[in-house]
Amino acid sequence: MSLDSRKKQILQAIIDDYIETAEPVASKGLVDRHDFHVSSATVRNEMADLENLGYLEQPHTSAGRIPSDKGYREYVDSMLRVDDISSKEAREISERITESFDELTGLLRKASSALAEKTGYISLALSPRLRKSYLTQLKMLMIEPGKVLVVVVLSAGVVKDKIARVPDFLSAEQLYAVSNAIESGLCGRSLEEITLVTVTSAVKGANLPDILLNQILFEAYTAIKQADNLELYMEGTNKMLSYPEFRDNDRARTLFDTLSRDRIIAGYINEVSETHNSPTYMIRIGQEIQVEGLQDCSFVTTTYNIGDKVAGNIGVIGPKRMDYSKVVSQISFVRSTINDQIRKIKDANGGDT
Amino acid sequence: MSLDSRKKQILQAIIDDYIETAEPVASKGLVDRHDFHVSSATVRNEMADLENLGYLEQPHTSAGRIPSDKGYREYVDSMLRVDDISSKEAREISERITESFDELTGLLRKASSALAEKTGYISLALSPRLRKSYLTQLKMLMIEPGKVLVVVVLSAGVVKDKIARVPDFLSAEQLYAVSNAIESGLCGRSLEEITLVTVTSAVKGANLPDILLNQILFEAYTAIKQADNLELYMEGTNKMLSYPEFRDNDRARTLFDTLSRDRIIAGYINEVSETHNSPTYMIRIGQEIQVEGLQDCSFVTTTYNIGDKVAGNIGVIGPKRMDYSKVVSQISFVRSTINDQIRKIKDANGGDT
DNA sequence: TTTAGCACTCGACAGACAAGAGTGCTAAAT
DNA sequence: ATTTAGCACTCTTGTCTGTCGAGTGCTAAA
Repeated sequence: MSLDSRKKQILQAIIDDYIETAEPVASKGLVDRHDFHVSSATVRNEMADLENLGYLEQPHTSAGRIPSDKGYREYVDSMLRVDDISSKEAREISERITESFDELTGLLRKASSALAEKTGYISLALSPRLRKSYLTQLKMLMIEPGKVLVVVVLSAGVVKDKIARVPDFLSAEQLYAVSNAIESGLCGRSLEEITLVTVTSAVKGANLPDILLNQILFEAYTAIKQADNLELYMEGTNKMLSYPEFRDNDRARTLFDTLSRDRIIAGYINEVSETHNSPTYMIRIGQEIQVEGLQDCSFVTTTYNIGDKVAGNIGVIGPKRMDYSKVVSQISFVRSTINDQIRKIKDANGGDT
Repeated sequence: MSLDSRKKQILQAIIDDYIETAEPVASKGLVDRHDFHVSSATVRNEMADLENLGYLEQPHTSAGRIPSDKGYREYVDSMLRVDDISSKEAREISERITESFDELTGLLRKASSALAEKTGYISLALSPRLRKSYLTQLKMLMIEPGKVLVVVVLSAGVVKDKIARVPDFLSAEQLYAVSNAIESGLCGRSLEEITLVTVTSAVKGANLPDILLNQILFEAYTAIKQADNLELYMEGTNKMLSYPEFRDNDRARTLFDTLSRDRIIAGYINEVSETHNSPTYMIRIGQEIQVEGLQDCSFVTTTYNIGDKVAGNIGVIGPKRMDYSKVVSQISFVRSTINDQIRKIKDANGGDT
């Protein structure tokens, strides 16, 4: 069932050309540009075969061929040559990313923007999933009567906070007592274990009126829970309008409408990255993408780690004829730069995800 | 120089029609739809006059007329009728916005998204400018050796924080001492007064080695300064593709390219809102907008307050033929909802901007 | 198995033409 | 003096036509 080597070679050449020009590729032009040692007629026969096998499509009878989803799939699976990126580009990317010292959010933002700029496509960065990471600190800081800052520190080295309301008459000492109780009761518990019940049982025996306690507990709980909120950073959408496949207004509209629903995109990436566990990169092409409205696109995604656990994703959305080889090498580089940088942020302070 | 009442009436009718249809308005259709008690020929003469005066333009000889920038300007200045929004819409908007309890960022995000959805155009929300607000608290919380959370609380009720690096051997007690010293030295100073020098002089006499001190001071300084970072929330850009003026790919591209440069947009709004001090709303039309690439658009912006001072802006970008009356009423409502909500967040705890 | 050659298909493009919308102008009516 | 009916003129839009060229598929020869 696998293609013979000449068919492979021709398919590869067609896809290479199509990626570059976005025009249907014709037999004559193909032999002109690449030197197969056969004539255009032979290539034509091969192309007819490739079409019958489902690797190519013909927009209309007398046009050249364009790759089908299956064609691209074959291309990325068995003939993708991934080079290292140039050292100049590597330097530029890593300069941009390492600008952000301490903060994960900033890091992801920078990475996303570097990726968008360097690839020329849409970049994505998804904040880490922290359900498996555990609580290491929980502090509450009285800002003014009735208003406290709840600070949540997780094993992943991530710090989140939230302003919360409490009754005015709660004193700083009372707050301190409760927050210590919660902290010691929950330290070491993973986010997914923590429920309102767990939180409540953590402070058994604190001597505060229940109503007061409940409110604080609830605030602590929401602060902890919101640490796991999925956030999506997206950049470079504007670039898509210059690709011929999205010149057409209707196409562009469905694309942008879909992209504006970022909960859906985030959810999809999340889901895909959980089922598919390749360590390096992952490619989804056209119809393979289970998101209504992205069937003219391809996804390239990869993961980044916190500690030794997979934590979140970065990715690129582009037209199906994106330059896979370039994108894969760039995204791989960004991935490893992010990982390095996260390691630096965490320092050598141990604690895995 | 001012228009006689019939000309005004005609201009208004033309703009109303054009806002609805996006098609050049012809004399015949105009008298059909509105009952002026004159014939189309008379209207034609008036339209010719209006064109000579610069209020209308003609795409080509035998087409109807479309409003010029000057026409729109006249329209919004002297014949805009702003109704209150329906109570149903008011309820929907305020429900969405008041969802976010305590946090300004969330509030602005929600407001922006409600605005985008209800207007059908692009919504903007700009984080508050806090240069005039003063520091009320500065806390440093040791998260782990070498890593502290710097929390900055401003008079405006805004809380910002930042993770900072310090040398590993700094003890919690030392940190506490320094942060107290900085806090008491800077409390009551406005952000614009605070410089690295001010910060340094705030801790004269603390007995810590200089190198150590300098690093902490620098972190405190950057944490304070970044509280004033301008952030722009933008939503609804995808909707623009469905308006006929941006069907054309080139137009759409310049628009999206411009919108992707959000520092520029933010800066412009900021600048305009400082020069122009109307209390309610502000409209900029087409060529009046000093941002390359937005000349096919109009801006409607307004301000929101923290305490009794103007703090930031919200706004809408749409095609020049946007429904000004609807947008103005909606944005005004959002403005007052935001103001109410900010008042609630600040509570009755005094302290002006 | 490859290739040259040729007939055939189809889209892209330009030109011609008709239809329709809208204007500007003029001359008559109010 | 203002309004209006009427008409010629302009310009866009859509349709239809024919031509050109690119590209294929097939056949027959190498």
